[in-house]
Amino acid sequence: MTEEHGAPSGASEALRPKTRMRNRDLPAATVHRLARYLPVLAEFAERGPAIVASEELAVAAGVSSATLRKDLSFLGANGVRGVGYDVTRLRRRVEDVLGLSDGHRFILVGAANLGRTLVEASGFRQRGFALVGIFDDDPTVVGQRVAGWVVRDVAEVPDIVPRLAPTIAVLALPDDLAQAACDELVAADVQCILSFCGIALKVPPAVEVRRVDLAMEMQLLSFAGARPADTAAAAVGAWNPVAARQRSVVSQ
Amino acid sequence: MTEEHGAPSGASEALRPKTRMRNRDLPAATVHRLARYLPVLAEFAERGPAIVASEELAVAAGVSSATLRKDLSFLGANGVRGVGYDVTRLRRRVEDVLGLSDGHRFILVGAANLGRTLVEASGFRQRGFALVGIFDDDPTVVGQRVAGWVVRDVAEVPDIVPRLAPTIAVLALPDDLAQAACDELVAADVQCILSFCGIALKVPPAVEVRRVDLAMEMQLLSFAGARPADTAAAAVGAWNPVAARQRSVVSQ
DNA sequence: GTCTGTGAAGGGCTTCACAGCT
DNA sequence: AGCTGTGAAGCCCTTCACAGAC
Repeated sequence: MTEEHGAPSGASEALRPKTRMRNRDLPAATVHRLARYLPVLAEFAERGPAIVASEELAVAAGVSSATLRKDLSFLGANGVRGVGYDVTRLRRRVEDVLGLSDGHRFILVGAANLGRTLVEASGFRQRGFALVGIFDDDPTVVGQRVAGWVVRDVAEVPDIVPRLAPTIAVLALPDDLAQAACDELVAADVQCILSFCGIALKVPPAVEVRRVDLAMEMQLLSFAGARPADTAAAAVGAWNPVAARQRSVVSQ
Repeated sequence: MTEEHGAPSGASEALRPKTRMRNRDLPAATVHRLARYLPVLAEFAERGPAIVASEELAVAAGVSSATLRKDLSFLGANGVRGVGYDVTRLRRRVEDVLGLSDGHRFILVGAANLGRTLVEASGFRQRGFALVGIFDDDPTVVGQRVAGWVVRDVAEVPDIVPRLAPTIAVLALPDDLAQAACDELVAADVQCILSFCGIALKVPPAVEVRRVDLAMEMQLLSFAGARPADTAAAAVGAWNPVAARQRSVVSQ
């Protein structure tokens, strides 16, 4: 959201007052968009020409070409003036910057419907994220096999997680259990948490949390839907292939 | 952002150049946060005192009190100087502004695991969103009963959706089917779409799209995790209850 | 001529700090 | 004295427009 920021945040969102995103010196908004460029680059790598202009990439990603060029310029010179960008080279560069080159190990905490579906359906593996363990609080779920892993009890987090050494934890527990589990994860030295809870988790400053709140997304849409018909935009009429006005959770 | 920060992510994200969010004159960033204040207000309404100060609300929501006060000031005077905010009154006001007071009808397009889980597990109903129909592209799923509804074929969208008159569609189809279904929804006059696809949907300017891309969220975390240990933040050490640095999809 | 890379301009959002009400 | 509401300052980011490389 985005996050968004921008999308936003957004998804881009509120709380880190001004620190950017701590790596190098990339604007947070740029980091968000870099992640959005990746699937577009993958698409071009498969079907498109080897060299592509900023305008084409920008349209496909739904941003302006000026924004895209400036984003990429933060990573150094990646294109050739008068020509364009080498798709595969650029793709590698973006993956590098986002820290995706080394692969990532993650655990799932909360193996009920939501958590189970998330890890099974979201193409994590195909994007280089390896599931290395599953935990749950519910005794009827603990011991079951999910996505190839035996579900362990959350109480075992302190013993097991340090050995698994995941860089990311996906947290999909009910709201009232989330903070306690989060504390365990933090104590076990997990640095990044992707949370699907409805509450804001309290964490030390060194831990990065991203929250995906689906009901909140609906509420934001609700606001857009309640708008007064926006005659100006409607007058523009037909089809805008630039896909203006899309947001990422965290913004579309 | 998400997010948004944005992107939000959030979101708060990229594409609408400067139009704000079209309703009244609220900054997009403020709308995002208003949605985040709601669960906090609900919590206070149940357990807290009837009157609460901006600082308390801000800490619970993970923003600065100045930001919260300015956000609320966009809605007019909602508090009492020297005293604080009336929780239930404020809550109603925020729900009003977000267009949540009337209730919303939504349809699900894509009834495979992900879509099914989303509508069942995300507390939509308890937040005032009523599911009024389900569609899918897969012949083996069409005709099945999901969440109390018989799944209809996506081809029937043009016939059925106008009668259902949903304000929102939740789109959880595979990427390669998403754009076609999206076009049908737009033709059927759906104004708001919550998309779980990996691609950016092309829509006319009058249609609002929010995208939740779970793998992208992981990638953003990956960037945060790759940071150079951030000694400054680590030195701060212990526990920051202000929960600094959380993001919403779109940003946490 | 084409398209990238980038200083500069402009705008939106956050933060500050305080005036004003209770 | 306490806390809200808000101008003003400052920051970050997007957009513009063009210089520079091919």
